[in-house]
Amino acid sequence: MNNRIRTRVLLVDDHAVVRMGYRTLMESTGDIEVVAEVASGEEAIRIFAEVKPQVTIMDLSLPGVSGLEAIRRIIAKYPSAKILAFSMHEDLAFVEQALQAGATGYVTKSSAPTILVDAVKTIGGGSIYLDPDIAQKLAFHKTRGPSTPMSSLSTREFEIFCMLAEGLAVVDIAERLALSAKTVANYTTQLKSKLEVSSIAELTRLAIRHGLIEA
Amino acid sequence: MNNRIRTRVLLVDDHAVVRMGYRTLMESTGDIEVVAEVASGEEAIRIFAEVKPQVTIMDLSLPGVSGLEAIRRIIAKYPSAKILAFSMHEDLAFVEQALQAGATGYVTKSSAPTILVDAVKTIGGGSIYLDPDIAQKLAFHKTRGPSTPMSSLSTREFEIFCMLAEGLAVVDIAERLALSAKTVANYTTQLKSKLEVSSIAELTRLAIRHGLIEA
DNA sequence: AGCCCGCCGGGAAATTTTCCTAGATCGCGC
DNA sequence: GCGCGATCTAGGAAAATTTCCCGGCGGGCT
Repeated sequence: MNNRIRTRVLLVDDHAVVRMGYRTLMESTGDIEVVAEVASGEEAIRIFAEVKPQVTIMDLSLPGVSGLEAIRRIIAKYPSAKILAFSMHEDLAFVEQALQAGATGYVTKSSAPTILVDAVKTIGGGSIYLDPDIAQKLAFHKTRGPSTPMSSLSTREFEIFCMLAEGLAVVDIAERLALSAKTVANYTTQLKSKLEVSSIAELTRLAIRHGLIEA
Repeated sequence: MNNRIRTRVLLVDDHAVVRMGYRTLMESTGDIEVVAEVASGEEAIRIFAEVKPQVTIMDLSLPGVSGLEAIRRIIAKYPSAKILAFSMHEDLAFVEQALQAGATGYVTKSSAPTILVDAVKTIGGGSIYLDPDIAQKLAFHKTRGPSTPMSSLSTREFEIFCMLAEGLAVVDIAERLALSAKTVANYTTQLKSKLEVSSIAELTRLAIRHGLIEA
């Protein structure tokens, strides 16, 4: 062990095995200390306020309050919080949404362990870190990519898009987001138009093709 | 360390962090030894032949050759292989598919660490292990429900099911099949009921999961 | 300030879904 | 042959949803 000050990290992921893997990885470096780990967005928001970690590692697919929403809430209260978005998908739509929400980094679960450690250190230092593969895709996309119809979606649109594709009814979505069912219904129509699909089934397949949800 | 013979395990998962978590977990028990870990179905098949592990922990969602396919191939060559299917989803269709493919156990990534260890030990001992939650669901379905919800569909139902999942509107389907729109609408309601879904999005995902249509 | 854009939702018409009912047909066993 | 059940078909009517159109509100940008 050493007596240097280590980076204090909060770990948010609903899978115990993943948390364990991350913890082992982080602590094997000696420079990083996992000071807390939680399994949901709600807990993340609460515990963040308690432990004030230097870096928060946030899984994006969480039950209940989504990871994206948790990032937004934390950033709203602590704008200087450093949050590393950590996701299964390499889909750019997610990357864009995460950065938009205030994440200061993005890595995938497929990334090499060294990448994950680097990311935490870089972010702890105040910089932004993107998985190299992702960064390249993003750069390519920004310059020449035929922007997928999905990157034009606003925060709300994207959120509702995912829920619709998962099979939630309009009223359920409205309740979860504390909106009027009318509003969600209107968004639904707007989404079909923006995404150029004419049915919910097509919308669902689009979401699956882009890795936003699983089949 | 001890000199007892430990259960030799092969780990298959495409996420390095998950593998690390699993390895840490397994080795902390002292009874289990991870002799190899690989990231794809192809490697799993090759390495299995080399190391002949007592137990293989197989993630079901792998790039390339799916976990299910890998299980089938391994079992085809080594019918007595013990394979623990390890997946994110609790969907029964997956459980059934995995067991059908020859898996001798099924746990989810959300399971408690103790469950995961138990599963490996039980399987190593020659028994079958199912995550308790899953086992209960499965038992319920076996006794009450049709084994696979889709096998109970009639010809017409199945036909309309596929078209709906592809994104066709009720009126389009009616026209293609030279039926009244009313009839197709009624079938749609009936399908949702038979397949136990409440939205077209879920119905679509069901069709994709079962390989009826492409995403 | 003025403007644009995203967000939120009401009104009302159009459309779809749902539930109930019922005739036609077909295969199957007695 | 004859009844029986399952399937296919579809209408009526009520219920629910979708769609289009509209307006207000707030935040950012010029």
